[in-house]
Amino acid sequence: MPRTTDGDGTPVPQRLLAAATRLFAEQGYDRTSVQEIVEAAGVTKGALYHYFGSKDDLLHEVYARVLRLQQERLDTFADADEPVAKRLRDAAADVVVTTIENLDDASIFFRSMHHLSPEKNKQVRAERRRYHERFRALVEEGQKEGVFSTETPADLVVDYHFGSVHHLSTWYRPDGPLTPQQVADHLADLLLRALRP
Amino acid sequence: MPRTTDGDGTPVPQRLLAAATRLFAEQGYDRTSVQEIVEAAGVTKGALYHYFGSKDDLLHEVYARVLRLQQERLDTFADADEPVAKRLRDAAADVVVTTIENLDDASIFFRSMHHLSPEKNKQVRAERRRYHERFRALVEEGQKEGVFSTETPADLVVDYHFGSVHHLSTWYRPDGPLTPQQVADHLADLLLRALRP
DNA sequence: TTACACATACCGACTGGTTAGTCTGGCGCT
DNA sequence: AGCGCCAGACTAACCAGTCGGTATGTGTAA
Repeated sequence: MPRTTDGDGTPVPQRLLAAATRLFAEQGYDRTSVQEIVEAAGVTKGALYHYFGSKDDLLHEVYARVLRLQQERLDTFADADEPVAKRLRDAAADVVVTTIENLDDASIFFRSMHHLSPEKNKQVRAERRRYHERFRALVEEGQKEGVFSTETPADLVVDYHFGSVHHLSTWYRPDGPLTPQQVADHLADLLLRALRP
Repeated sequence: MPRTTDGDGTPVPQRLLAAATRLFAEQGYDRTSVQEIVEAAGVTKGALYHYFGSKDDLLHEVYARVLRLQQERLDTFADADEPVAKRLRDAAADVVVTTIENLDDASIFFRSMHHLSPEKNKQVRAERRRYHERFRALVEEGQKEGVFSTETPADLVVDYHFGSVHHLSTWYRPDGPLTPQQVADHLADLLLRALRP
C-alpha cells in the first residue's frame, strides 16, 4: 500500500487541496503559509512539493475545479430542450446554488485571482470568458426572440447577475433565514423581471 | 516652511495615501511592501511612520475616505424631495458613477477587508451596515407605497444591486465602449425594472 | 535682536521574525 | 535494486516596524 492514505482514508493530494481551500478562504492566500497547509493536511512540505509545483499551483487547482464544475453545469442547462426563458432562469439559479454550496471556493475565486502567476491568470481569464459568453448567448437569444427586453446590452445583464453571485460570499450566511435554493430563486427572479420587455 | 511639501506641491501624508492606494489596488495589500510605498511617494519609512501608526492604518484611511464619500452622497439623494422611485434610481446610479471614478478604492475596498485588524474591520462593517440600511429603507418605502414589487425581500434587492457595484472593478475598463454614466444608467434601469410590480 | 529651548518633520541603518522553496536521505513496495 | 512517496532540516530573501540622529522652524525672554 502506498503512503498516500496513511492515517486518514483520503489521498494526500486531495487532503492538501482541501486544507488549502479552507485556509485560503479563511485567511486569504498571502496570509496562509505553506507550513500551515501541510500541518492541516497532516503531512510535511516534502509531500506538498512532491505533488504540486508551487503554492501558486495549489491555488490554480482550486480555480480549475470551480471552473470545470460551473462550466459543465451551465452547458447542461443551456443546452436543455426548453424555452429560452426557462433555460436562463435555471442556469441563473443553479449558479447561485452551487456557489453557495461551495462558498469557500467562491470567496477564493473572487478575491485571489491576482495572486495567480500571470500565465495562469490569463488561462483562468480565458475560461471565465468562455463561461461568460455562453451565458450572454442565452440572453441574446431571448432578446432576438423578443421575450427579453433589449434595452440593456446583454453583456451588462450578465455582469449584473454575476455581480450578485460574486457578492454572495460577502453576505450569505448558512445560518441565515434563507436556504440556498430560496436565495437562488429570488436572484433568478430579479434577473428575469429585469429582462421583461 | 515645513518640509511637508519639499520638491512636490502636495503634502507628504497625501502623497503616501495616494501611492498606497494605487499600489494596494495594483498588487494587493500583502504584496505591497512599505518600502515600495515610501519609494513611490518619494520619502522614507521615517516619514510614513511619522504620520501613520502602521501599514494597516494606511489601509484603514482608504476605507474611511470611501465610506465617508459614499454615505454623504447616498444621504443627499435619499433625502431629496422627489418620488421614491426617482430617489432610488438616482442613488443607485450615483454609487455606480462614483465607484467607477474611484475604481482603485473600490477594488481595495472589496478585496482587502480581511486585511484590516479585527477592530478596524468591525468598525468598517458597522459603517457599511448603516449604508446598506439607508439604501434598504428606500426600497422598503417604495414597496410600502406600492410602486415597487414586494416579491423579493428588500435586503436581497440591495445585495443584488451592490453585487453589481462590487463587481465593477472586475470588468469595467475606462477605455471600453461605455462611459461611467452610461453604465450607471443601465444598472439603475435594471434595478428599477426588476422592481416593477 | 539675539540666543537658547523645544517641537515638528523626516532620514536610513538595523533587528527579529517569517517565508517559499530546496535537498538529502530513507522507508516500503514491486 | 529501483522507484514512488515523503520527512524535516536548511537557506536565501524579504519585511514591518524601531530608533538614534539631523535639520528646520517657532516661541520666549534677555
